[in-house]
Amino acid sequence: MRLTISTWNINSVRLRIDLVAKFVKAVRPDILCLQETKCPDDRFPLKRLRRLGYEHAALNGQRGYHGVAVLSRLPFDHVSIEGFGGKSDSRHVAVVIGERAGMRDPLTVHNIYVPAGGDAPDVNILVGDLNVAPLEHDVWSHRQLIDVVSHTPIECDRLNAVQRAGQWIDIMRMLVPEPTKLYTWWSYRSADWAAVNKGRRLDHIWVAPALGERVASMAVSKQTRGWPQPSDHVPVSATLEV
DNA sequence: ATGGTCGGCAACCGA
Repeated sequence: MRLTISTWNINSVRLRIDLVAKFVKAVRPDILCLQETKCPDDRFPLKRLRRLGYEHAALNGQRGYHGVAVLSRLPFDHVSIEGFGGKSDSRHVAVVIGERAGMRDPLTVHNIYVPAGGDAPDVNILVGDLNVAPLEHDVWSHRQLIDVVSHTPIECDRLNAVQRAGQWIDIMRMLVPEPTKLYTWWSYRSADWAAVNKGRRLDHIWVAPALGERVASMAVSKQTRGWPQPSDHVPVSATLEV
């Protein structure tokens, strides 16, 4: 079974629902993980997503800020939500795709918006906007961003430590190793973002060790940054043989 | 060295 998972910090799902539609028609992910939906659950555009083929939704939204959602063509066995740092911010939602979807082995997908403070056992995939670009070539200038939040040594060291502790495989860097530059975010404050290309790799897809050899492909949908009224983040997608 | 731009929601906060 081929499974495509996409992650995208959409920066308001209601404002950019047409861009979501355009993206899913092109990439056709089975599972779409969104961050910064900025949308209470009772106002989430579920009908539109259902028409696009996503009948299943796991929402953790709030008014005004943050918010994550998993949209899926496949049913969930289980949905869970964790809080981080003792706050009620909507920054995490996890789903299990298993028996009900006809999966041989259940797959847990964690959709996260912020650094995860630690690793959790029995998880398979971790995706989302972690807001850290941990490697030298995850930013346009390692030297100029060394004091800028998202690329400071303490952030990079700790994110790399979480990755090592959980033996997570960073599939973007598995398939596109350093020193190739790899970005998923370009600031709104740069007028000519493509030409200037001062990007950062803030969005990630990590898989558990056993899934490393199941990864068939990975893609960064950079073109969405050039669409009208874009998110400042672009989608990252991975296809797994599960 | 500094300011530059967004979105939500109604004066700034968060990014």
